[in-house]
Formats: sequence, C-alpha cells, structure tokens
Amino acid sequence: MDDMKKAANSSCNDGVLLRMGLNDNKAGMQGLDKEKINKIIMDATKGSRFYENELKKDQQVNQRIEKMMQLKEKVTTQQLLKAQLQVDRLVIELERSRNLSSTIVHVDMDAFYAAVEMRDNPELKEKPIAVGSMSMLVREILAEYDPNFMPMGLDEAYLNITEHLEERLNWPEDRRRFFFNTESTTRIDKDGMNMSAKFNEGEVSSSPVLFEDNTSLMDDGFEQRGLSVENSVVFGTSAEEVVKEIRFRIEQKTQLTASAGIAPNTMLAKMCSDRNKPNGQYRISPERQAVLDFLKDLPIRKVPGIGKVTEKMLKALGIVTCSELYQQRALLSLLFSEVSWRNFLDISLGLGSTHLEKDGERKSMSTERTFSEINTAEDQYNLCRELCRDLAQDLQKEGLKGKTVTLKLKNVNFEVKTRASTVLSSVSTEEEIFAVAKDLLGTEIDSVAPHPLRIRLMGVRVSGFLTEEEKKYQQRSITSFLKSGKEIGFLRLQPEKSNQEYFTKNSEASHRGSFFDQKRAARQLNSENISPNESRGKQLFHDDKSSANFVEERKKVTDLQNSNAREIFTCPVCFEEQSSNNLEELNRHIDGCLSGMHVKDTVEISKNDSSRENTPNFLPQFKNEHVDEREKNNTDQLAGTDQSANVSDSSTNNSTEKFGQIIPDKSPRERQPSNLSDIVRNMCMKQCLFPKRISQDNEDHFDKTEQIEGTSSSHFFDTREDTALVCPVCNSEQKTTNLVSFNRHVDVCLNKGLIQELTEKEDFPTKTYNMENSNRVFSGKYMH
DNA sequence: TCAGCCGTC
DNA sequence: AGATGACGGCTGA
Repeated sequence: MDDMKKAANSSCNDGVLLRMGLNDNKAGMQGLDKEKINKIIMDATKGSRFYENELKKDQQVNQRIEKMMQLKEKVTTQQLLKAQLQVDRLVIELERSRNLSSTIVHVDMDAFYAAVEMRDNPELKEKPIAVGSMSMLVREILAEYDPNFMPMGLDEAYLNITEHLEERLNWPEDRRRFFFNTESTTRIDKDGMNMSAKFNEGEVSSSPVLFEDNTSLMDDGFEQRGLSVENSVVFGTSAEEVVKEIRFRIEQKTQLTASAGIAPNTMLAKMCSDRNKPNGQYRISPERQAVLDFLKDLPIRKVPGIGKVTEKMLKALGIVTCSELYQQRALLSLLFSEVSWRNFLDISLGLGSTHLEKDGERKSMSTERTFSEINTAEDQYNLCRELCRDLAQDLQKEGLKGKTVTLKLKNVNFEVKTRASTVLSSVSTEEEIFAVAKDLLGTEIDSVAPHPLRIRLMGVRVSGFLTEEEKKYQQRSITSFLKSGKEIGFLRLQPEKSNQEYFTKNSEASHRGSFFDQKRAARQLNSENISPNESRGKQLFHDDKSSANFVEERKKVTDLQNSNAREIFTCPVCFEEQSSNNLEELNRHIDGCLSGMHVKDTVEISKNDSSRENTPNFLPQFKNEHVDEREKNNTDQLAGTDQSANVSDSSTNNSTEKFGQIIPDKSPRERQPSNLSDIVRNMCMKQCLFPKRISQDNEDHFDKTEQIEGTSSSHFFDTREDTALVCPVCNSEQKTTNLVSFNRHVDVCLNKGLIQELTEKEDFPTKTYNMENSNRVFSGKYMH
C-alpha cells in the first residue's frame, strides 16, 4: 500500500529530477559534474521504470480483483446457502480433528533490531558478537528441547517441546538452573526477566559460555569455577518457562535477543512470536477459545502466507481480520480455488500443523544476477554460460541432476519472463545446462529482433531432480551394463514411471574422451561403491549422433542369492557371459578386453543356464527372457527372480495410457534412426496394449513375451505382413518378421560403432546376421 | 508442462 | 530497509 503511494510520488518527482538534470546551473548544483548528474538522472529513470512496473503489476492485481468482483455479482443467494452448508460441514469435521495437545515454539532472532541497535550505538560494533545461526543454536541449545527442531533459514526455528515438557516435570531444580554470562549491555526484557541488569558491572567474557553443553558439571562444584547460585537463575517447568530459558540461553550465547511464540500449532506459534517482538514472547494456551480470541481481531496480513496481493483481494471483499475471514467462508469457497479457500478456512479457525514435518527434498536450484543493462547477444550468452557454470558447481555439490532448465530474464522495464525447457536427459554440468539455456535465450533474443534484448537480470534454474532411486540407477547403470539378459528386461522396470528416465542423452560424451574411457572410469567408480545385488532398470542412451549404449539393471532380488545363483554379467566388449561375485574380477576382464588381450582365464562361462544366449543390449534381453521362460516353463532356478519382477509389472494395468504419455513426440530431428525411442516405443506400446488379455491368458506374465516375439501361437505381436520392420539404426528394411531376429539385427547395428572402435577398422557385418551363432560371432570374431 | 505470480526470509 | 536472490507454491492455460 505504502509502496504504491511512494510509487506515485516517485513518478511525479521524476519529471522534476529530469528537469534539474537538464539544467545544472541551478542553485546547489554547481560543483557537481555532469557525469554525476547524469548518474542521478539515470537512477531516477531506472527508478521510474521500476515504479512504472510496480504500477503495472498493481493494475494487474486490480484486474484480478475486478474479475473476482464480477464473479461475486453472479453468485446467487441459493448458491451461497448451498456453499454455506457444505463449508460448515467441513468446519465441523475440522473442529472434530482440532489438535491442541502439541506445544510448538517458534523462535525468531531479533536480528533486525540488533542491526538497528548497532547502527544507533556504533561502539557496539567493536564488541565481538557471536552471531549464531539457527543451525548452530541447533546443535548447541535447541536440540536439547527438541532433537528434531526445524531451522527456518538463519534466524528462525520451530520446536516441538511437547515431549520435553513432560520429561521436564521430573527434573530437579539444578537441571533447570542457568548462569549469567556477564555482559555490558543492560536490558530488562518485557517479561520482567531481569537478565543482565545485576551483572552489568562485570567484564565481558569473550570465551564460550561456560555452562553450555555440560549440565553435569553444575553439580560437582560450579562454585569453584566462580559460578555461584547468586548469579544463576532457575527456570520453571511450564512452557513459558522453557521458552524463557531458551531465550535466555540464546542471549547468553550470542548476545542477541530472540522473540518466541508458543502455541498448539506452527501457524499460531509463528504469529505469536511476532506479538511481543523484540525480546518478548507470547503464548496461546491450548484451548479452542484462546485460539479464537487470539485470531478475533488479528489482521489477515499477519498470517504467514498472506501477502500484499491476497490482502488486497480480501480487502476488496471487506475482509481484514481473521474473524471476517471466517464469516465470509461460504463466499470465499465460491470465489477462490479449493486450495485457497481451504487455506483461508484453516487460518480463520486457527488450524495448522501440530508436528514439524521434515523438510522435503529440494525441488530446484537456481542462480540469478542483476546488473546494469546488457543488450548484446554476445554478452548475454557469456553471462548465461557463467550462470550455468555457477549453477553446475552448486548442483554438483549436492549431487543433483535435473531435467528442467528455466531461464529467467528481467528486461530494463522490470518485466520478468521465465522460459523453461524439460529435456529427456538430466543435466548437471555447465555444458549440459548451457546447451538448454542458450536455446531458450536464443529464442528470446530472436523474439525481439531486430531490436536488442535489453535485460537487467538473468537467472538459470534447474528443477525436476532425479530421486535418490533414480540417481542410483544412473550411477549404477554401468554395473548393470555388465549384467546379462538373464535378469529383468528394462521394459518391465517401473513401467509406471516416465520413460524419460530410461533415456538419457549424454552430451558430455563428445568432449570427455572416448566412449570406453568414460565407461572404464564409471566402472571403476561403481566397483567401489556398488554392491552388485541392488539395482534397477535404467537405460542410458548417448545422444543422437553417438553410438547408443544400453544398460540394464535388475531389480533388487534377494531370491537370487537364495537360489544359489551367481551374478551373471555380460561383458560389454566381448559379450561373453561372466559369472562372478567379484566386480573387480569383472573389471579386470573388461580391461583386458579393452586392451585387446584375450583373457579367457578370468572368464567363467556361466553354468547356470547354458541355453541362454548372450545378449548385448536390452532388446534381446527382453526377448531372451521370454525365450527362457517359455523353454524352461518356469522351472528355472531364477524363476523367483523373474516372478518378483512380474509383480511390479502386472500392477500397472493402465500402462497403455501411461506409455502413451511417457514417450513424447519429438521433433523429427530427435527421431533420427539412431535414437531408439521409436522402436522402444513400439515395443512398449505393443507390450502394453493388451494387459488384460495377457493376464487373463495366463497368470504367468511372461506370456506377453511370447506374443511379442510372434513365435508363439498368439498373434498379438506377430509382425504382420503389412508392417515391414525397418531397422532404426541402419534404416534398412528387414526381411524378417520375427522380432527376435530383428532385435538381433538392431543389436548389431547399434554396437557396430563400438566394435569398430575396439577392433580398429575391422569390418562388421550389418546386413545379415546369423541368429544361431550370433554370440560366437561377437566373441569369437572380434575378441582376439 | 509452462509461464507468470505470490509470498517469505 | 528499498528494489536482491533464492526458493516453494499456486493458478490458468
């Protein structure tokens, strides 16, 4: 409100300033050089731009209000009555679940007041003040009252002292006794707690507070250490006393005062801490009437979450206080969204969370910078890159990777724009982020061309982080790359999740050494960190141009161990099956393969299932799995493993629809043959089209595989005569209608690049592929 | 999704 | 306080 007045005034003054600037011979202006004057004018201009934007925003709010009022005019008495009934039914429900049994404390450092005091008494600056952040008082004080207390930024924290209060009842007096640390600032706080008046003659101790963190010392002779009962204070057992004690200790520790609120929930506690600020506290007793009394005349603006705009909108409806908010509940339910009006209702009833929820995981990370106008594309791109670099560093500190990159721009007229793009891969490095951000920036530059883009702020944000689970998949992807197709085909892995997670472009590849260099490094990493028994599906694709590599991970399956089966890996180089419990051994084998050695001695061909075929990537694995099942008729020793996979698979009956969304249609460029998403999509779609039929046919879900193969009696996934299969890699039409053969062909195409890299110019058959001796071709022909 | 806001510290 | 930076969340499309 005041801002707006200022804005108006400022706008009026601008003209004056400008006129003054143009004529620098005015009285008092002599001695100021033109540059300075121009600076002043520039500032004023900037100011006016800012305020003009503020006015514009204000007008937008006014329009929202107007809309709302129009809506309100249309509300009939009938509707209102109906709404009243419904809302009141909810109120009864809410009242029934009102919980007054918790004691929540909100502690708020009086930092602002401390700053003001310091400003007024500059000599205070000389004093070393241990400015403690809340997380520090964490550890040192607050945790004693609530080990799970929640710091909110640097100067606020919530505590749930419900349990502490119970325990405290039995505490002896000495456990509630605290000593004064002498100080020179004399202050008597509002609660009459004469904290330091008596001791202000003493010297300021710069050493840490003696009694902190060691209550046991108090018993055995604190007198000897100069701590006498006389300069101590004993706190009672009530909530008020606890909070006084906390504030006392904070002040002793930091020499800064804190305010606090005590209430049955966080919202109320926060409002309470504001009540007697600075250096005071307030409590709402845990009774419904006390809560409602507190709220009765409380302006809604005092409520956390109600800001300038909401305040103004509600004011337009004649709502200023919380009790008015309650009175208008029926109308509000008709004018606002469900989330909003329910929030209003909670506020007006004084309901809030009665326990401290742990902070959820971070959802985004960003960096932004304000500067004086930048209007050349080159500078803007450079800046953008710089921001990406900073952000990448921050992301890497927390080990985060995200899929959405948002570019924020504020032009010189203070108009803010955000442009976001979500990519298939998750990004975390400077290059990856910049690759996305620069496109967004380019679009914006283009959009104003031929005019320059004149900006005063740029920011980059990354969101859509991978969950911990997803991160594991990615990290371990190389491990699973080594695993054989024995295990679960990727298509059944978490089919309810977005397939984006399975396709990861790796733009680093081009400038981070060869494919195998990366893989070797990754493998070494994994062998250190990863136990081979846990992992789940994740596909890792290279970008469009590079050769694709596929990795497949397996579900966490304890059955595997129980069934006495060994881990089976397929070497990504020679495609020989490796059976070993020892990753290092496997690494040695692969290193050997990579360096061209023949390392049969370290290879133990799997004895578990000699009928299995080696399968270099996921498509065949997908296939093989089914072949195996059909052939073995579920008597395989790994049946338990496979079944456990099926459970999660079959639980997604609506996977058809999901898959429809999962793989978004992309630009033609991204549908290049080398991108396998198309074929995968085809497979996915086919697999998921008839989930019911599949499960009806046979409880064994592997039946669907038979169908996909087209080798069984079922026709569902037989490739029809009219649907010729075209290899997505080499783009050539394949004669076979058998997906097994087709997959095999695709494998070969996909691995062509790799094999060539390995064998250095050795020819590779791409067109025809002999199914029967395929593995031998791989391992035999190319591995010596 | 995304774009634009709102609100908080 | 004056006009940042960072973040989460809501809302309408």
